[in-house]
Amino acid sequence: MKTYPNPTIESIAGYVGQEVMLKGWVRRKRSSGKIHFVVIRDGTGELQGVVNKATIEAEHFERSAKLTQESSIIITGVPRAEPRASGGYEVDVTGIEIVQIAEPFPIQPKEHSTGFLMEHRHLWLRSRRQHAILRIRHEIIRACRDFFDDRDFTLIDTPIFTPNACEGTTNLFHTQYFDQTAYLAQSGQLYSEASAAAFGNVYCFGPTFRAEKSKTRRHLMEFWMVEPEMAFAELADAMDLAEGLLKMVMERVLERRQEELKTLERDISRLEAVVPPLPRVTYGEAIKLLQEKGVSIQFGDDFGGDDETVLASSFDKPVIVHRYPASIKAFYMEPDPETPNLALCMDVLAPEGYGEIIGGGQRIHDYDKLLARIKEHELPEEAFRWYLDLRKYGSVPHAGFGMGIERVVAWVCGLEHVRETIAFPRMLYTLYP
RNA sequence: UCCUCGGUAGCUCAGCUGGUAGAGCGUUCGGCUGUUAACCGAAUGGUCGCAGGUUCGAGUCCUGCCCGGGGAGCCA
Repeated sequence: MKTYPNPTIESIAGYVGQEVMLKGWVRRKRSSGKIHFVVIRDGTGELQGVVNKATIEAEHFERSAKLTQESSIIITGVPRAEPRASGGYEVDVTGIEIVQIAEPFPIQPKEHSTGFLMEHRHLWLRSRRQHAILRIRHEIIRACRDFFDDRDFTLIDTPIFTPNACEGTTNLFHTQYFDQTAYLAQSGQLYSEASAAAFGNVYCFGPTFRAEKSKTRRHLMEFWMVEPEMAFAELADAMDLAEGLLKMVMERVLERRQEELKTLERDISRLEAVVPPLPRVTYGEAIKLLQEKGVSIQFGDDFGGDDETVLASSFDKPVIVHRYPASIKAFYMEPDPETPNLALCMDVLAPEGYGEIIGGGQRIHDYDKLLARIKEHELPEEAFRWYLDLRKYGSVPHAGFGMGIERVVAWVCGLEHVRETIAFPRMLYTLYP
């Protein structure tokens, strides 16, 4: 039996004039009687195949007449440059093997409601747009891993089942863990702090879970975070690291995912503007800026979604806001030695209304100070015994942050909602598919 | 949890002051040798979200519930 090269559609340009084999699915089919146009996709791209009755065996021509949307096929054919084709290439089909004739596909090339598409998420993934988004997501994740790996950060994965909550349990998913209750992790940070004392610079990358009843374009119940933590580091180091990470992510996507950005009709210039240095403003300056713009907000208030949007739209790149009042931040934030009611923390707000994509800062490394905070917040001291231990044995200033992957993907892709940034989003009350 | 909009054919929707169900797309069949969400002709298609009420009569009006979209709050 004759064998053929089996290139991906993405790489078809290198096979012009050579008979090749392509394995994939029928995107759609058009017919003009004695000539069929079959668009095939293989996961890397799509290509129009021309099935001509005059030049192909009758049996194969009849097979192509039977093809339905999403039928799986293996074809042989000869690629050639074709200015009339959308990708610039076409393949003259010489043979068709049908793997399966698909039943009528629920998703048509037309408008569908969000509810219908979410119900068919497992099939929706095949669409050009979802394909582009998820490939960009992959590129972003790869950039994050490369960024930390290149800098010799050690990957230390943190647990999903945790024995107790950082603060309260109302926003956490809980489950039975034999004879005790376990909570699904809402962050790997506390464990990363332990890892940092063992390995220096570390990061974790995994899913996190929050049972908040948030039904907004920025929230998912299950989302992924990359969380670096550095020993012997302070707030400024965390800000520098965040800036470097965003730079790398943006460079990689612009370099390797041009096609996908084009599919999404993303305004590239908004992404190209993301070049360090990023603007850095204190919380106090941010409040003043909002007040000047007519927002009624006072020192001590946390930012609402609209406030973040107003603030971020004052800059053409992400803005780093640092030194929030300690009262509106987590218990473990190191106080600013110059103004102790401020915390040495920072948030990075993405432009164009995408909101907080990074949150982090310097952690309290003094035992007594941390214990006092745990008591102030009325947290169960016993549960934090191991965390307090870290402040007893060679405690050092340390800092880090968490970056929410879905919000970054939504921003880079210019999406209206984070539900499209992950293959199978877990949304409020919706667990299918 | 609150506010708001919606649920009618596989999908997207129309359906007037209450009178018994419509279109486009899809699918199937036929036609067409360059189609781009092809086009032309024919056929196919319904527990009007669920339950109760008003009425001679309810997709339409009323009540309750369920589900979904958008927003708010919540959100280290």
